[in-house]
Amino acid sequence: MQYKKAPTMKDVAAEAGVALGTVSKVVNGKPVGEEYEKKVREAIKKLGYQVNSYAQGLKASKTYTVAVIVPNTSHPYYGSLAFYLNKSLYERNYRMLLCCSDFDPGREQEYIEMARQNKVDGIIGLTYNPDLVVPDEVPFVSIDRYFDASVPCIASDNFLGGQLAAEKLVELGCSRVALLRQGSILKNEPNKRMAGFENGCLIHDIPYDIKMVGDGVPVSVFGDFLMDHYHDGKLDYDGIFCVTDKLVYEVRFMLKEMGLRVPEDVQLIGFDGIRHFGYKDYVCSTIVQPVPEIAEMCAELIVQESRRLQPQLVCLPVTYMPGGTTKDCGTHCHHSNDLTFDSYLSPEARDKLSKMQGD
Amino acid sequence: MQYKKAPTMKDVAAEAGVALGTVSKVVNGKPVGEEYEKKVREAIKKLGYQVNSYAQGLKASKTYTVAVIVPNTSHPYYGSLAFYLNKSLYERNYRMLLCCSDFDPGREQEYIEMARQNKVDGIIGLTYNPDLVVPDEVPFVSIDRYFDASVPCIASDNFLGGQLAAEKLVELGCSRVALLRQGSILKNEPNKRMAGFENGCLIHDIPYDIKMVGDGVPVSVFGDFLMDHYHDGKLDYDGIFCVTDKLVYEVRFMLKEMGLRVPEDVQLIGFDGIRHFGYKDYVCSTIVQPVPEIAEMCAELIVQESRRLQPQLVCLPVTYMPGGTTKDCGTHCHHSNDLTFDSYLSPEARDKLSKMQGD
DNA sequence: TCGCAATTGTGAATCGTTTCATGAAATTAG
DNA sequence: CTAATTTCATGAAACGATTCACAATTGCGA
Repeated sequence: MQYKKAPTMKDVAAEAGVALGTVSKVVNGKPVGEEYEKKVREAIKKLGYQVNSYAQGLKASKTYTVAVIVPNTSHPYYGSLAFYLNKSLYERNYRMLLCCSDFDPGREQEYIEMARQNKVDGIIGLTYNPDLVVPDEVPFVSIDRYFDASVPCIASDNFLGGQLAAEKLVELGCSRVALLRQGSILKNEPNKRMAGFENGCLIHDIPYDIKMVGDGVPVSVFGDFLMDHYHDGKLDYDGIFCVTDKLVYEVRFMLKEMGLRVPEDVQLIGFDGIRHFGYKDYVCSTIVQPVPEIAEMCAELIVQESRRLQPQLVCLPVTYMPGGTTKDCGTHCHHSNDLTFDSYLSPEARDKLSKMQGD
Repeated sequence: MQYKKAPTMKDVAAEAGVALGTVSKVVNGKPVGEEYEKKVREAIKKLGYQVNSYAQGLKASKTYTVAVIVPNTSHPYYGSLAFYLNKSLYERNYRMLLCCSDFDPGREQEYIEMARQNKVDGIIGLTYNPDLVVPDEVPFVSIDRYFDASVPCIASDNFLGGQLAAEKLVELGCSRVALLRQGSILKNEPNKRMAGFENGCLIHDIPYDIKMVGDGVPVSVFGDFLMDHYHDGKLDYDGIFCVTDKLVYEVRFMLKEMGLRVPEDVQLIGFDGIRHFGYKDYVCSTIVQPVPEIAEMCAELIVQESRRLQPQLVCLPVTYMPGGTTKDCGTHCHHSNDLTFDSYLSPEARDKLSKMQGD
């Protein structure tokens, strides 16, 4: 045997010359005679005793463990989500099982089964599998995707974020804008960025185009789209909202190859709030998702003893951050809470909006 | 009770009208009479039975769980490490407890205690705490940092990576180079990048300078350093090796502010192999760390039943990747295995090298 | 000094699984 | 047809911590 066996409570009890129950009380901070406590503490230190979470978990059917399902922590949005979830759970004295699905629907489901076997106290999942079966015996909180009223969903305020992007482009002097979207076909929260953007454009009565493609489609289609709107060295758009920062990055390259300058000729706004190396400096002008707050909310919903908080959908406020792809670099950010949403709604915007919501 | 209690083996046994042991055998794929197996499987399906890993873990004192300690998954290197470790462990049927220390030495130690309580089968740690106490009752594998002969350490071949960077800069026509380093004071593996770089410069008999600062020092000191070597619109160096991609990113901005072009005036090579959004396109010309291979090696060492593999230090080969910060953009990569290390050693390099190693 | 109440340590039972000694049934050999 | 042998379901014991009914001790008043 290379690694020696860990001592148990029984060993401690024997060493200290007290009963099992007494050791248990000391370990759990319950009142115990002074002498006894001292003897037990000494025995614990001498043997290097540590409680066995597995025995605890079995007895109490409470494991202080939460499974977190995200696609791939190599991507900075998911990586940062994982980090802040870990932090929020750690602060509540919970451990975190990391489950990277790598966008594989089967693995998302497998991880849920695994989590059930592991008797986790909850599951937090950012998932894509359209047929995902969420367990009914364990609290589940979904990020960025709404299932039904029984499953709380936490997300950024994607609608307002989209609107904010439109408003900003207008404020920056754009006169014709476009939205580029590459993403899941699934009806998930980030899709609302489109509706929000559209609403913003309607409010300000500015012409806009939308180019959307599914997830598997290569980004080069956006290059084709841009070329279609490129005449005599000029692009039809002077402002583009890309629904992810990643897309901004790709589009910037395309524009460069077309001989267009960013932000002089075309201004770009992204979404996510990715930072270089996770520390500072945004990759581009962007709508920043409140990742730490999303994580806090998820952790709190899972951990709560009462099960009293059962929101259906929580949209957390986003922030516009000027980066290098708009002309306002160096100015201040703009918080979505500062938008006075209702007053902005023009009658025709309201009309269009209600049609969209009925859809 | 909001969430219903999960059925146990006993329930399945009762439902199927067989003994407990029979259910256990079926669940664990041990031979059992045909009829019995059928009855049990039906009962399992009917009740939606799932084994309780906590009861298993208690009985077998084997939990199929590994704790992974990294500083912060928001940073793409650690995020990608976490992803590939998760993948390698998943393929071996192990679960992964994520422990982000956020560079807090205390938390690194706390997480090790937590892992012991959780009776993990092993710990994989990328740690910085100089006084870290690694447990002797559980397999521990260290990434990027050597403790002693009893703790396996997995890392990139940092020495050869540094040398490769020097060689590349020479090959790219540089005549005077510098190394910039911001990093842990700790004697860890990445520090060998310096020695490797120095060796490369000595081999090719090219003048070089080294500017190194500790971890807390602001990067602006590199700006000061560069300014000190900036005369009449010209920099003393036409090639700089930054020991991390992050540093390349910062230095590139500084050079831009000084009116210098990259790669025309100064060529930069980084280290890590960070990709934008985790998918493709390197941030800069760089020495790529073999993250998937590091993860595989760690997982294999932890999981092995035999405990026969007990390497002290494993250095995995790195690859040079041209990005946008050198003049060879678009050419092929260069694998460190292709370096014929020994034949390169000039007598004076060998001399200098032996002095360094004696240090 | 006796008796009752309050306090506090004790250890058996329990959680859900695995293992293994037991014995019943089936098979084969004689 | 019996005896020897193999096969295989059975269920009690064990893993380590928690709980709780119980016992032992102490304190206090009469």
